[in-house]
Amino acid sequence: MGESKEKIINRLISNNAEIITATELQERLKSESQLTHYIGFEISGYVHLGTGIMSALVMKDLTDLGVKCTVWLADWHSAINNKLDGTRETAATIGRGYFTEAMKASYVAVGGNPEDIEFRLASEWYNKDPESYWGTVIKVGQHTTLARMLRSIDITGKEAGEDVDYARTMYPAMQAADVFFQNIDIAHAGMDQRKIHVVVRDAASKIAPDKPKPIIIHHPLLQSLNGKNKEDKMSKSNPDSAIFVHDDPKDIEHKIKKAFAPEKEIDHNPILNWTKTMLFWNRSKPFVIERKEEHGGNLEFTSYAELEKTYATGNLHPMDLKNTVAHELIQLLAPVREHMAKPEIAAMKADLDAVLAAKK
RNA sequence: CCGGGGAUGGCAGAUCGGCUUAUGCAGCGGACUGUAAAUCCGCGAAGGUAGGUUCAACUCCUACUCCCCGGACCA
Repeated sequence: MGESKEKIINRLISNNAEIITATELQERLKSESQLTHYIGFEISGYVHLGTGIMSALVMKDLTDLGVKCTVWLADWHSAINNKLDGTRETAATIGRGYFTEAMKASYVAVGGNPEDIEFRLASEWYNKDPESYWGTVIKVGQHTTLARMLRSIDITGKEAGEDVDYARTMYPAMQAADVFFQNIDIAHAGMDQRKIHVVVRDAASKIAPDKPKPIIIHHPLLQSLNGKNKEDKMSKSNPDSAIFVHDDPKDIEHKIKKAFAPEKEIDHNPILNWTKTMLFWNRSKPFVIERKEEHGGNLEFTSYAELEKTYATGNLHPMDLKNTVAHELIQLLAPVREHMAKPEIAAMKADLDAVLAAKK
């Protein structure tokens, strides 16, 4: 790897939606001891690009900076939010199975070595020291107001209009406690987890006053392929809004073809948004648009800004961009498809297929 | 536990003892765009469960299940 640490740090700062705070990250990376990272996931279904690729891009960069990265399989949380069949056992099984394999393969897709990532099952960790964990949950609760917790719930799985059972109100305190319990230096998630992570920062001075506050990294969320608003994000529950890491080439082509992509529009344009967020994350080779002579011939871009500018003028047609993006994604995800094709891995996905089918 | 209300397509939401169970959104197909969206045309799709009344029940009655609202009990 020829990249300098400085270059990687700068990339993390500019590509992520936010880092709280970038200065703290820079400073603490200079320390002797290895920093610990974690990103937590509910086990709720197939892994899409936002989960698989976006978090892998961040983890790859952090790993290259010497950070120890961990993926937290939040089985308790999944059960609280009634994901899959609503049981912790199923969340644990799928988490250890399909989900872990899909995440490892995604990490390979972005050029990483999956051996570098540790996968932890939440319930197993709690059982190592229940007294400490559940005590921390209560402690977080004591240092945060109810209103604050309630505000962070609607971003942890509650859908509009859905009834909220009481257990859900415990979710944010658990999520915050996860950070302290594992002694995490860098808590990472998508931008949708912002509210709870700010609670973590605020509670930190009370829970662990002698330690520096956890650093927060939020990667950008990918726009939904068919969303009516630019704020609509890729979602598992709307398969046409998302591409799953294991999708085969024809699924990818189909979904990209159906995607919303107005000409010259750069603001609400998922295809452009994905290009910027994923395909240009750490791009070293030029982005080549192949098109027929009648449409102007091939185009080459070495920066996203350049591509965006051309698109805005109308000199890059959505269809040509779509073709290229589909092609790039198919290539990017090749390692995932390859991994998922192994019989034992395919069987894990079949387990998840069955759980999801039973839910309908 | 008591009282009240409710259960209709994927979702929302009307109507009616027999006649196509509307309508909106979503979905699907087509037209139009060098993509998609928008627009237009077309299509598929429903009555919690078990009984009963009736020539006929989604519609009336009973029970059950589940949900919502209020109250009680407890503290």
